[in-house]
Amino acid sequence: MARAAAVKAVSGEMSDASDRMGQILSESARLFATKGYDGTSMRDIAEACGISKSLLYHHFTDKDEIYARIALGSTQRLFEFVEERLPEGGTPPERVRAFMTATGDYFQRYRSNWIASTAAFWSDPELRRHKERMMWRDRYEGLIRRLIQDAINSGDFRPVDVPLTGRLVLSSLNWMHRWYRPEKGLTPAQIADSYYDLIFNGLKAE
Amino acid sequence: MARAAAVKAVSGEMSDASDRMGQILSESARLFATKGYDGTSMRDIAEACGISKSLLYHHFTDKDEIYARIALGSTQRLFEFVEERLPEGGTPPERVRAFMTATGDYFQRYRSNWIASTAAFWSDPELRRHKERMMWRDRYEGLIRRLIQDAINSGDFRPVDVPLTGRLVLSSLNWMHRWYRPEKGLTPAQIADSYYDLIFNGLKAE
DNA sequence: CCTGCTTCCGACCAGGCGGTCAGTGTCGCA
DNA sequence: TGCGACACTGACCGCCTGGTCGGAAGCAGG
Repeated sequence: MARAAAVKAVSGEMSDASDRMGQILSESARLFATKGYDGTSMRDIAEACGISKSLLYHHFTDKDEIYARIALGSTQRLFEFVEERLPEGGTPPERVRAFMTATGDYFQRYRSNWIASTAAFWSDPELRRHKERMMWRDRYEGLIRRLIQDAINSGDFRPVDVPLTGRLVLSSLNWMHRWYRPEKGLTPAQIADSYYDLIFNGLKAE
Repeated sequence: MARAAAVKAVSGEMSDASDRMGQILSESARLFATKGYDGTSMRDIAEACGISKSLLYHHFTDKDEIYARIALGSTQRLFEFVEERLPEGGTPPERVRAFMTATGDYFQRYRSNWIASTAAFWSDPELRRHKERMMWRDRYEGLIRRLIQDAINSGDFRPVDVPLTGRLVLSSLNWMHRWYRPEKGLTPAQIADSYYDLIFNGLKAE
């Protein structure tokens, strides 16, 4: 069976698409990343690959398997990618830093796969139109930037990059819904408070 | 027309659902948050409300308008909610901290709306099964925790909460795809590096 | 009683969906 | 030359989707 032959082609995106499975995974990742999982039909994928829809089912059992292959491959590769970039001899902080920059690197190289596997959803209405809504988003983001700028002006914060710091703050808060479970542990406000402590005081000892 | 009468019922979730529109918005937010936008059909919404599908179209022009109302309402309310919780007389850092905890509070109170409007997509396959994939996720998250723990043990980091700090790091990286545009600015690795600087050194002056 | 408005329903529609199947062409190998 | 394995196709299926439509209840004012 063809599927066994292409175990190595977990990826997409990096593959040169010489083989069908690699091409299918690559195009699928691109489509999932731009249009979401539900927004991408098997017809879309087939068309993007220049093949018939039936052929997709020759290589994969169903749509979900294509997605699973992308998501799994992306996650696994992320781990390996990051791990092999940790400096053996470095100090612990250097290694934390390397973890972060390697993840950034990975994100850049395998952007479609990354987005497909961390957000293969956000679905059309999230990105389409809604100017009015963006106005509020912008005001919200503008607010945190202004607060940070104030804290810099007052001498309480060191002169950090304001937009980036704002994004760090919003990222920590926005991502909470992905792991937070209301049943147990701290309340969201307590978590936010802890984040503030971490960001304000930093990790550095003494 | 009924729509005009219920302009105030932007919300859902908070509304006691005495009126139809509030009920529809509330149930929709709950469904969008759990099953995603595409995964929620108009029939689902109607059934959850105990009404006919046609009635939905009496109150809203289409599915997208329901979503837009939820998302807009949620975003707008977030801004107002946070803004009115900023202490007038506080120091700038206190106000930054208040911004964050207020956002956490908001998240908790309007969880469905929040999730629906920031992630109304992640779609079924993201949460369903994929044990194997989770294994890699866990190893990846385990890795950053171990690195942080090492840095604490070595005395480079102060003794912070390891899981929470790991989540802060991953949040900053995972959320990047929502605002990063490859055309301009820093590379993702540079951004990650800047994040490291912020988190390691903190915001506190001198 | 009638009239008119609003709320509400059941039946219906075209279209797109994921998935199937019978079959065709093309290889490598005996 | 024949044959099996494989890559591949187009027509097709049942289902579910978002959305429409004609009309039925309930209630107002006259």
